[in-house]
Amino acid sequence: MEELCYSFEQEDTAPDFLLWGEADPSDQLDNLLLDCSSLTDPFSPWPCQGQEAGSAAGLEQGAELDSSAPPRPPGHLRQRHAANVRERKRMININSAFDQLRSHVPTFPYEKRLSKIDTLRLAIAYIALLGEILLSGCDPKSYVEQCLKNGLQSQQQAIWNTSGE
DNA sequence: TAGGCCATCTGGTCCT
DNA sequence: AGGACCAGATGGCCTA
Repeated sequence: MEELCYSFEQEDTAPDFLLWGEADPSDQLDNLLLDCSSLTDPFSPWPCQGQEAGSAAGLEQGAELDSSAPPRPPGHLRQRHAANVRERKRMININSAFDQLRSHVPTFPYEKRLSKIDTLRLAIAYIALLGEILLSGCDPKSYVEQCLKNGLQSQQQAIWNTSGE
């Protein structure tokens, strides 16, 4: 029987992607806003007007040139890019929340970084366990030890086991 | 190499 | 009108 280890240490504090380097989230958001105002920057993810592009933005540009495509109102591209920036900013916020949640969910030491779906499922199971501990009125440590001694409930075990290991 | 996970772009919908 | 939210599509990276 494996020993359940509650590790409250954040084992992976790295951001989901390293596009923004070591900058803190607020700097990342600022960079995003800067990107929005620098669409012609050569290092911008988006190609400038008339630039060769393999990106989706470039594809869209091609679509604008496509006679069969419905005509876009003026400024559509600018609005689309602004919306992309907002969407990325929104996703960064979501990922930041996921990281916070990960740091509160106990994992096995050997467990690799939790995926988003595993984080959510594990958080649900963890909250349920905390609720059971509260209802039992037992000492949390002894309650967990009791669970380990008796073996986790079959359904719970399936929920807690996220890595398949 | 297939499958899982993720970031990104995009268009649609709803809300303010 | 513009922003927030959402889901689909796509492509990259990683692992078994």
